[in-house]
Amino acid sequence: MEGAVENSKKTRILQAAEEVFSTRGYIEATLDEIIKVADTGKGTVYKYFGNKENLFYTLVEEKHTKLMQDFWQVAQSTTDVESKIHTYLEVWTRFLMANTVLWQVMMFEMTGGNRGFTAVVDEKGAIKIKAQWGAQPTKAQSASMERYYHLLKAETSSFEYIFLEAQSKNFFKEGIHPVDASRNLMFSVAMVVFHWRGAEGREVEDCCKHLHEMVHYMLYGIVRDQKLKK
Amino acid sequence: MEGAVENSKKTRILQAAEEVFSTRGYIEATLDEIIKVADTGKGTVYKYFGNKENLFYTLVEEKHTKLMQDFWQVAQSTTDVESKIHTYLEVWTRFLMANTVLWQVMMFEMTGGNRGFTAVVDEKGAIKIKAQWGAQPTKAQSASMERYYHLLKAETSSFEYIFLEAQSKNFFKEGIHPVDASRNLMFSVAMVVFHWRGAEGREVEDCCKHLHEMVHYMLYGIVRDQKLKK
Amino acid sequence: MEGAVENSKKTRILQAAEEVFSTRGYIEATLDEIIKVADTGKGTVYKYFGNKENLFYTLVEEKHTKLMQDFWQVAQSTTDVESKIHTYLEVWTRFLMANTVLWQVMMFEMTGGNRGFTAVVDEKGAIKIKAQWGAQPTKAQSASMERYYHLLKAETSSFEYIFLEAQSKNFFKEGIHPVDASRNLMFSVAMVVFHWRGAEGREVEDCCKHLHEMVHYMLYGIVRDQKLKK
Amino acid sequence: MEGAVENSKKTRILQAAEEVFSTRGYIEATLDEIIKVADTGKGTVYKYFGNKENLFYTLVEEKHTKLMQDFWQVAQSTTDVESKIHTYLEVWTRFLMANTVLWQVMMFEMTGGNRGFTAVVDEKGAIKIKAQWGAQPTKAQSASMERYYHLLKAETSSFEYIFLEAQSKNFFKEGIHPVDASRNLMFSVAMVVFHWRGAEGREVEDCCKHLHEMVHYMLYGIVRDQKLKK
DNA sequence: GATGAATGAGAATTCATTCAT
DNA sequence: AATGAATGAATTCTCATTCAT
Repeated sequence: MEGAVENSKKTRILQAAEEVFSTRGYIEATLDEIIKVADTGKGTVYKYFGNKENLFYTLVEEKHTKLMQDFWQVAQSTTDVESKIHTYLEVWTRFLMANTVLWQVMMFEMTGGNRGFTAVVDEKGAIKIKAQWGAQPTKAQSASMERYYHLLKAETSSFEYIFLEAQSKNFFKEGIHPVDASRNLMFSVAMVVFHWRGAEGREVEDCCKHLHEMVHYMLYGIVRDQKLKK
Repeated sequence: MEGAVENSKKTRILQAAEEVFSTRGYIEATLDEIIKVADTGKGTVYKYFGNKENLFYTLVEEKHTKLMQDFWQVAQSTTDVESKIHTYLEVWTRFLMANTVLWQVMMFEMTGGNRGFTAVVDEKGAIKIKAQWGAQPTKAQSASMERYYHLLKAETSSFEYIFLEAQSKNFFKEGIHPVDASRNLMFSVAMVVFHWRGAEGREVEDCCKHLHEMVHYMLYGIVRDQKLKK
Repeated sequence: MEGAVENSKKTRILQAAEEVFSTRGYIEATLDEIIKVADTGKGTVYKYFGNKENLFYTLVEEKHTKLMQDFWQVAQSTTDVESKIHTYLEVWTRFLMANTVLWQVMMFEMTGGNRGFTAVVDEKGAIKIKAQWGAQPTKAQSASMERYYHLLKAETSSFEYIFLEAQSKNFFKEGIHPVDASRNLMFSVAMVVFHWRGAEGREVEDCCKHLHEMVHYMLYGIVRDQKLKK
Repeated sequence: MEGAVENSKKTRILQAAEEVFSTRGYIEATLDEIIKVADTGKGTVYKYFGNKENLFYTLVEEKHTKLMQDFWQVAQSTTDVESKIHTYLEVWTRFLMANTVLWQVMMFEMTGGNRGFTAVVDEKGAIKIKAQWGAQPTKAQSASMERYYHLLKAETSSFEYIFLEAQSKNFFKEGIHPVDASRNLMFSVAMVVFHWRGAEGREVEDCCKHLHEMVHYMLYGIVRDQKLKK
């Protein structure tokens, strides 16, 4: 019974956080608004989530987990490679359309990209945060940012998997680097989605259609007279 | 002499602003730090720039103006279309490498993208700011955000110009929408640059080389067996 | 218990505000001093009162409410008209002696009187703020100023009520305009009180005695040989 | 020549100061606006007037001097006492209508009335500033405030002179204190003028007519059945 | 366990005054 | 003599976090 109550509190806070972070972004969102929407007390939020940043992370992680399930389902399906790519990116597109602000915030604010911090991957694949200029991040900052990089890395990794499969099936031209190409494609799609609404205010289905075209042209090129590279 | 002194104060503030905004992003940057770096008084900043937002805008606009000169020079050069596209995107890439944080901030923080605001272009081409959810932006917010959209629009417009020229020369496949395609390509490049450093910490020349490859594949596709669409 | 504690914080702030506003006036009063006197934090003030202006208004309104109770009690008493006028103005006098600075501030600073703003009463009795010269007040300024005019209007209205009653009993000479006359009398008394202390530093009882005489002479004139007007 | 130039600068600054102080009040007026209107430099203002407060005082004193000339002319004229009183108060009324904000500011802001300071007149007639509560004014504050009290005292003194003359001619009832009565009358008129525009937006001539009536009733009373006091 | 009153460090902005030219 | 660029103390307001009940 108690557990249920706690749980429902936690859920209510998470829902409220989604609403408010998606409306205001991370920095402009205030705990005051979140607890008002959640109809709870400030102490409760701190009890369950520790601080504002961790509340945001918990929210993002939850959505990330669902997204990853969808991603792996596509990656492991048995359809042909081209369909897989399209399906995968459609999942990605729909997800970003539904979570535009949340993922923008994650990719730009929380990863410290716009604070001059950078993630470097060491030889063991571990992620470390370094400052490009100025003071090095504190341990706490590093730890916080690393979490978001791990999420992004997981998201791109499952797409890499598809590209590696495609490569092994000789689907790509000579010289294509599947890790780079897959990541570039995902980021490109993300950026287009982020600016899609902004640009024209069109709807989800339109956006998907648009993205499918874009992906098609990324696969097959936009130039009429195809030639061999170099 | 006087001119030089005045100028040097203004310039010093602008340089300090670049340093601090590039280290902290817009919101986390404080006037206190900027004046400390510029070794000046707070009043001086307000005399020259009016407020924090305008200081940021002035900084961005200055860089934008130089960028646009480079852009138009490429757009109006007489080389073949493919070289133009590559050159243009190399200019774009180098610019973003040098101004990563500033342009991230402009594209996400200042345009309100991560606060649920959106720009819609009306029939006359005028830019209006609308809220996707929640309260509409105030007049002052709108006016501020419109300025940044105008810069971005100018930046994409000169690339559109190249794509329209390419289309008229039958360079593209049937069905390519040059406005969408050019914008998508610019945004894709931007996103890859934004996450380039973050991902691996490689250097400018590497990034350019990487981007040229990426652009090539976007033009000619990554798939081995080219087929006609549909 | 909780209620008492809450209450005591709010009350302490209000008391501190009264002390500081009465010592410094509105503009020269600082939140820093108020919180120091109240021995509280800045956030507490803003939680309860929203901003400085609203803190002042709350303070004034509280005193106004008590004053109005006293006023209506006098206005509705059954004594003869002349006593009523004296009693009413004595209440007014004692109130102003106790709240000199607060009511000066309200009548001159907060109503914008010394910034060239003016209240005009439209045909429906609604109060609108207009600039006599220069820029019109902003909506926020107007709204703020209107509140104080409403208080003043309420204060003069109950005196008008007495004067209308007096007129209906034929107490006044032909040609007396009860609304003007009552308001003039109240304002005259206010001005004399405002400069009473300043002029001589005498005490409340002296002031009351002085005012009663003044009121007597305003009713019956100071000229020895009474004649009919014109 | 030089003198002429200086002088014209001084005059221009004073005119600008009148315009700005009358539009914004003392505190909201800024030197920046004044020098812009005067089309001069900030240093010039400080050279001639030393500081903002002294600029205000100089302006007020200049107007005061002219007013005093008009006052003494009336006081020393040979018409009957009643006309003198009316003429005197008409001069006062017209002056206040023309200088509403300036005199409000002087009477309320600059005399420190709304900062809890008070002027006491010692046995020798000298004016001293005392705090009613809180810290005593600094020497500089005292000196500054005393100047304004002297102006006000001079303004009421010439009216006292008329009242003393009237008393000596047996114009007033027994028991009238000419100093109090004259001062009360002047302050009453001032207060009515200050709130005249605010109340109804009527014009100068209306206001004069209204004031004459009010003065008449103050002399002869508003009560129909005149009786002897007590 | 849940609450929300209280806090105060920190941020943007203003403006009278100074002083080198 | 005249200027106006430079200053920084002072002010209002915000909001994440704490902790007593």
